[in-house]
Amino acid sequence: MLDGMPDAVLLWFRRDLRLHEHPALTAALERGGAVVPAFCLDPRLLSGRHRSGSRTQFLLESLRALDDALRERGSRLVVRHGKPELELPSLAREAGASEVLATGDIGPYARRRDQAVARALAERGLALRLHPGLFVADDPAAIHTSQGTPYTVFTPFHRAWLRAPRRPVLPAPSSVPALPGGLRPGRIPSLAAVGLEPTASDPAPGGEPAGRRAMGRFLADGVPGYHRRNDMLAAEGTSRLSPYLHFGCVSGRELEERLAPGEGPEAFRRQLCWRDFYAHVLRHFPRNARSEHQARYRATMRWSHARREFDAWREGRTGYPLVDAAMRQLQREGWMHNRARLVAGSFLTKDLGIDWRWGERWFMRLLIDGDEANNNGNWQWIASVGVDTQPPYRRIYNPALHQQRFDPDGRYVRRHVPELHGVPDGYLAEPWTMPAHVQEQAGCVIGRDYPAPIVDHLEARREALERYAAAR
DNA sequence: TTTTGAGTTGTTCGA
DNA sequence: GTCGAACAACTCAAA
Repeated sequence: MLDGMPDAVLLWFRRDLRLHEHPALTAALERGGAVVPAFCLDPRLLSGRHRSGSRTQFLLESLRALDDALRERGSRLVVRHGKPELELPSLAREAGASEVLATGDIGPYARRRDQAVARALAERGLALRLHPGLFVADDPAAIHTSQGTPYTVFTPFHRAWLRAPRRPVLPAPSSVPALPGGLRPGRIPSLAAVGLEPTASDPAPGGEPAGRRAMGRFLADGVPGYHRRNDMLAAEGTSRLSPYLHFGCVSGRELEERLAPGEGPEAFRRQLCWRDFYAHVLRHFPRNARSEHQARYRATMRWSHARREFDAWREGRTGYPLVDAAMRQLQREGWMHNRARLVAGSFLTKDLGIDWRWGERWFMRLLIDGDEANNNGNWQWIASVGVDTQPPYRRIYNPALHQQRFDPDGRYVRRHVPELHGVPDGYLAEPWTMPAHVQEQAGCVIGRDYPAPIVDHLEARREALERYAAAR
């Protein structure tokens, strides 16, 4: 290093693909030297059990947008393909960087990976420094009870979270000083080039600009009535920001900061807290990624592994219109309404008795917002094996009832299950109750145009309660 | 240490 | 169609 000249630093992007409200970026710039922004395509994430065509598509679009934004500021995103613990030390050496800065993550794989990278860097006398940035609270894992233990119930966590420290919302930099001479940027590959195919036919576009547009729209039009509409299935009453939050195109912290007072904003702030809560839970109970949080169900619960029923669920052929609409929305959009996720999850784990891990994995394959902590937390919750204090009978959802309550005019169901288009409203939640002549008239004969229900809900409910009682 | 209050999002049955 | 009761007791967090 030339004396007086500050070193370069490497800024390792992962799922913080933005320039606004980015503490690690700000810290890198404050060093005063060159900043080398880098992303490493990790083959273990592209081909492992959490691989996903649509989510990777969104990731690649977000990387292109990040590269564009960096170019406008006189820099480039350096992209490498390989194991981070090999790529980052070599990148750091090429850049002459003295440290690597990144945004800290909480999942078991992310933490193992970061430890491996930190070790590899340490061998060269370099340090990995982690900054906050993924969550609303500075460090959701640091929130603890008066006993110093982690929370396992949402409401007390929520109370503590509201009081937890927040970082200031940082502006995006107007320029990012590049390394003189630069570094070979590398190419952002196509989806096909990384061996994946898109799974959604109508996905949300990735990137920070798209995310900020969605955030702006939601803050202006969506938040005020959020508490009244977020449960309705057909209305665009939810934020739809989950993919942008997952990849950090939008900052949860900034989103919170921009909430006005009022019932709608408070209801949405509470939803943001769930992200931090499930991060908190997975950080403190990493084994939850694979096994039930509640020990009493861990070895004793008898899960079904019935392939045919699982396939009917995946493909939206259960004969329950709401469940089928939900599963087809997932296929089409790479996204599912939160209420629908619960109904679909309840149906798989309770009505079909199928292992929640199967549902969890299928969701991770298709969801653009697929997030290890949130997805796992919600699947365990609806399967009644996770951090939830309510007994199983409170978590068995009647799909027909939910349809009547949250999609009363059938717009959501008809949008995603076209063969039910002509079914009269009164029969839409339970189309198998249509008399034969109504079926003909509607152009929807049960068993020919639309499947008969694969299970009887009341009977399935009884059996589910027996399974849970037997496991205890 | 013991006690107390509370727990995201319900469903079914029978009057 | 609408209403209240029963479901089955348990664990967590904080005073």
